[in-house]
Amino acid sequence: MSTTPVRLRSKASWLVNQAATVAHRLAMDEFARSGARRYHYGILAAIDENGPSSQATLGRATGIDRSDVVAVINELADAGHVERAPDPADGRRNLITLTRTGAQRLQHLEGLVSETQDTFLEPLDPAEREQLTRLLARIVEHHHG
Amino acid sequence: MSTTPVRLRSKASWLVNQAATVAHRLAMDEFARSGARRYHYGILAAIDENGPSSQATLGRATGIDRSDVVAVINELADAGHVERAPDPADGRRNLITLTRTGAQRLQHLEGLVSETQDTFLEPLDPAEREQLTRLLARIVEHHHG
DNA sequence: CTCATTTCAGTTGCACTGAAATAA
DNA sequence: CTTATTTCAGTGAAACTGAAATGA
Repeated sequence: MSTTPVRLRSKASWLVNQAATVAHRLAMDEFARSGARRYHYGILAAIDENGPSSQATLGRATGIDRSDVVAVINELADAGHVERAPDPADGRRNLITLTRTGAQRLQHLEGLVSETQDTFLEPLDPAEREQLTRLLARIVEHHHG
Repeated sequence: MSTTPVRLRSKASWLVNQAATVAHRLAMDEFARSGARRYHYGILAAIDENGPSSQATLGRATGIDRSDVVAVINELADAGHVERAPDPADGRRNLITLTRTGAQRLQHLEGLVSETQDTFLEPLDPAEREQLTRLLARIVEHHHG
């Protein structure tokens, strides 16, 4: 017998954690094959949508810690997907820009993410997916996402 | 400027991850004060609801890896919250039972979890909380809870 | 022999902290 | 002097893997 206790099954915080683990596993399986990590996608997407940004700004936009941003930018720069240049307007900052291969990389990762998204949300119809997304967005926003 | 990219904001798998991080932080803040870890609550709840169980069964019921169950039971046994005894019906198994102080411990942790639950779901009304719980439960169940 | 259970040792990505150096 | 940014070094819980020992 292996029944999940009601105390867990009925708690949104436990369910959200289990769901995140599922999503994490799905994404990792795809990303690992491409030699990428989940953070890469978020950082590339942020630069693409917001334009050249400082590392601190990228961290705030993606929810990634300042310290981890350094490592991610190192990896992306080594791979030639972004370029790190001092900000002429502020000597403390690095301006991170997307390279052409970085834009291609983003497009590639976008494809992987879309697939895992569909797999993750498989049991829900379009209206329910929308509903779930809205509810989660409100929680995340409320807690300062 | 620190705008979260639409590519992230619109993806359920990213949102569910952010929400899980929030829930994780809320729970940890409470649990750390009591010297507990999140796994403790799940294991205690599973024994309480399903009765004396083997470690493998507890792992399946809670989604905790067999290897981590060993460590959690070690900690709970050291604290006197559970007892580990060989299963007379199957020599491979340990039967894990809840002690009286373990039941009290569970009650204590239950209080902490309820608080964090309310904080976590604060922006949603009761119907929305129910909705979110149902949607997440279907996803988790679909992917083999 | 095959399969399940317990245990140990180790790995990895993730979230985070503290502190130093630098510059606004 | 205070604040913000980048960077480094390190911590810790969580999720997981592989293998060995034991017994159904």
